[in-house]
Amino acid sequence: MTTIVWFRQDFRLEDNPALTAAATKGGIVPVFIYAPYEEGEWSYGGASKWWLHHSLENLAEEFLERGLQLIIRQGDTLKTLQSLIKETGATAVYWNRRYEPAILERDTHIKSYLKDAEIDVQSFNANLLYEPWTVHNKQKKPFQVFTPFWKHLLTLPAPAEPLHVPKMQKSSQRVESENLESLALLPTIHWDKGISTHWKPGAKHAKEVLMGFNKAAVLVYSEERNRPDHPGVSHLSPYLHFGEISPRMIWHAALQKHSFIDVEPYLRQLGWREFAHHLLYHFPKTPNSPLRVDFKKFPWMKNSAALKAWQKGKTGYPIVDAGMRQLWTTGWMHNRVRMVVGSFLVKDLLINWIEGARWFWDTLLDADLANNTLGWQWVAGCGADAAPYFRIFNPITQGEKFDPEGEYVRQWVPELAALPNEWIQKPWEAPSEVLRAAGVTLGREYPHPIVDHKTARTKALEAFQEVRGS
DNA sequence: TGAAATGTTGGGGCG
DNA sequence: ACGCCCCAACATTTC
Repeated sequence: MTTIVWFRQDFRLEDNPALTAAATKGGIVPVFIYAPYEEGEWSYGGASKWWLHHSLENLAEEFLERGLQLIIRQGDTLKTLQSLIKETGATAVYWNRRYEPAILERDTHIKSYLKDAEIDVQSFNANLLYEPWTVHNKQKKPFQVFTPFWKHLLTLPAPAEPLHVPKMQKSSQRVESENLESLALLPTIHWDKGISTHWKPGAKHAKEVLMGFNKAAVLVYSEERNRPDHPGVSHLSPYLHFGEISPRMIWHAALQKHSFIDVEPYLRQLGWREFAHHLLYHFPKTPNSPLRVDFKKFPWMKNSAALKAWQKGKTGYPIVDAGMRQLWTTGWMHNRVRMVVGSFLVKDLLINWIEGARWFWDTLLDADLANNTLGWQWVAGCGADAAPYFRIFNPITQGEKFDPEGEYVRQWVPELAALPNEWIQKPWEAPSEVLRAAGVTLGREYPHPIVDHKTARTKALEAFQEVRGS
């Protein structure tokens, strides 16, 4: 018998429950169907499309090495699956679950439709340590605070061991695949140069990155994670988003080599990822509206000039601009800096966090609806377990603390490279002869700060206090 | 996973 | 030697 394995965001052969289940039953037809309009309002951003292209390329190659062909199609998913069932004589369709609201709705529909047609339809958990509907507090309610959520996860049975790559048999029916290029996922203007020099998509590379990180860096993660000028984070987020590696693989790799206590700070980050997915599942409206309803009337500023300056990395605050340019150039930003630029957008510029979420969505290779939503609602203070309204990052202090030698700023804001450490996080305070010696004229090579942080902070406190008080 | 404002303490300069 | 002041360093409170 033949089973269609519908790939969506699980581009790996290892620890892939749908694939393994299908492989034990007979021939398989691995399929990817490109249907961007079915993703709803949060369809693939530009950077995500780039990764998706290369991810599919890699997956197709891994199948080819084993004598199988990844079938690529585009168009209405249900119709495509029905057509493939006809073409191949398949009697089953298996896939791994996704948790975005629009996707859950679509998949439920597809499942019931195919079941009515007597197809064996099964979905599996490949992308989370625990399913959202299985985790709740004593009142049977979803957790809304991270720490009790995390403590609770640690009382549950350990996540399942990752599955090996199954022995696979191709189906006897040959079916046509569209050309990967026909999906037009790559940019027509060549803005992806920086991205390709920094990233190698694909499950094989994911595993190399994991092994490299797990060797030693994972042990000093709690210190190094805050240093954008150091290489101390895992860089696994895009691989995780596209399912080129699974959280179970990361979890067990860490614990196989190290003690729990030594890797807890890193595993806790997988906990945040779980938390984000659980929140998205239980509060499906949060990508577009604040979880805390009192924030709906927050007096956000419409300021397209300031938004643009933020997006382009021209705010005049070096750590903010460095982060935004790293994002634009490489499709990724260090998490410490994500918090700093997020706080700056929301609290210094008083621009709606949704604008930030949208920009990140388009530019991040790891753009993930659950994580992105959690992050932005956290920084804006309107989400679950969010930063309190008065927590406002000082971009100068953050720069001095976490980029003390200014290396991160020098890398991404090269026009400031010649400034001494003392002034590199606050060039507008540098004596004019220092600026001159460094070849910097504010307003020419590098902008004046678009807001005064001290004033902006006071204004933010007033605005946020108003929301809070009512 | 914050930072500023305010409070407290103690050493040192100085009359 | 003493009281007084200044202020850095640290602690606590507040936003």
